[in-house]
Amino acid sequence: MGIADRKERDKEELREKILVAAKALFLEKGVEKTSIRNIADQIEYSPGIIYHYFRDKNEIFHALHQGGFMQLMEKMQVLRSVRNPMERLKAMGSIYITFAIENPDMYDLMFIKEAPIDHVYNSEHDCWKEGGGTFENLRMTIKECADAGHFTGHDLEPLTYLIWSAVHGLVSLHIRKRCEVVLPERQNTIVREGLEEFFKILDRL
Amino acid sequence: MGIADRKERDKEELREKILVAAKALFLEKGVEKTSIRNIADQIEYSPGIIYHYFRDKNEIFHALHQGGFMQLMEKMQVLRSVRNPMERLKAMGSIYITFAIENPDMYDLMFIKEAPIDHVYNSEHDCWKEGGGTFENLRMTIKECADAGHFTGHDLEPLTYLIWSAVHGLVSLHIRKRCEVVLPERQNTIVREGLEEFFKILDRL
DNA sequence: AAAGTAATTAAACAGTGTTTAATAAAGCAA
DNA sequence: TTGCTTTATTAAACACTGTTTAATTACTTT
Repeated sequence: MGIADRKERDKEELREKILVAAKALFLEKGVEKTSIRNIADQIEYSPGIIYHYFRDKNEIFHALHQGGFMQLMEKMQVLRSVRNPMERLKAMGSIYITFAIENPDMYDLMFIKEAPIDHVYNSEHDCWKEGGGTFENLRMTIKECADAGHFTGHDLEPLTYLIWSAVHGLVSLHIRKRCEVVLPERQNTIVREGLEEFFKILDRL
Repeated sequence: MGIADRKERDKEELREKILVAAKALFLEKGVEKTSIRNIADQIEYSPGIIYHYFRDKNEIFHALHQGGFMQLMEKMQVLRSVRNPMERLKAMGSIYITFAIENPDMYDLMFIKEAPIDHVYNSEHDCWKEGGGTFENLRMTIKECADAGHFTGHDLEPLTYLIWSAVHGLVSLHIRKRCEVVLPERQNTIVREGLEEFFKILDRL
């Protein structure tokens, strides 16, 4: 059925247009301030049409959130060439932070905002598989570090969570503008400097 | 002028009523889903009156956010009896996390939400003095630790930021429901367990 | 060409934060 | 007490929001 195929393609095309428009607006004004009508204006369709392609606003931004994880996992690919697990762990942190600083709004959507995860949590019942994938990578790397003699005396599961927390904390405080409390002359570099201190600590474990 | 005084008191009274109603609703439904009309209904006044006491919705929740810091600083008072700076540092983390877990919505407002801090940032130009105070406490304690021989080879300002980040990360990932990635049987305790791992690390620095 | 199906829209609903002009209440001077 | 001024309060409107409905247009199949 060639016609059905073409219709499918057309439908996919408009879905993609909505996503592109939504992403552009969202990176410009943020999720909250991007309205369905804004998106509809951008693609020159009526607002109602969006509900034929997405159940609600949440689903749109959940789709973008998935794209963000693609992007992050892409950047993590270079780690495959790093044999030393401790070096790999540090490089993961570095890539993670670079991604967050370069794409603060996307990071916000992926790891800070509450909206899209609630959606995942309610509709599909596999708990946030995008996040689960990246966490599994971290878990494996840390396991390798432990096998290589690091992290003795530590419980690996909460340690993994702590390491993620530390890096997430560094960037999320910055993104949500809680950095004004640090010395003014260091505010611009505090995230990277904090990561450096973290590396010094990891090197001793 | 007794009359002016009484009027001032009356005015303060309604302001307080608004705040109490706003806090109750906010703890029940969250900031976003608490509307000006909800608050007005609760206090049995018209919505418009609120704008005679607060410039906008942000200012209401900024006032509550201040109350949260009072509460947190109150809990921190027990630290004054802890002489050993390293013990005090760890106790700070423990209190911080307990506060966050017991008052997740308040913590959210204080350290995760973007709204009220933007308000502070724009209107009054002293950068988030509530947060600044607690950070200063942390900075001083860490300085004391350094003077006692800990944290050699570390730059204290970014280290302070890192330590705050680690603890903030632990609780904020939990509050924003990114914990489903950890092993299911440990999700309920992962924050405290993560803190335990952090303590093990601190003990070696 | 007629019928049926899918895509698209206009309009409405119930809600939001905020501003406006009008009203009610209170205090003050004569 | 009267009139005047100031303050507190409200009703109504404005310009939005996400979402649903029924109606309309476009397209495919018979």
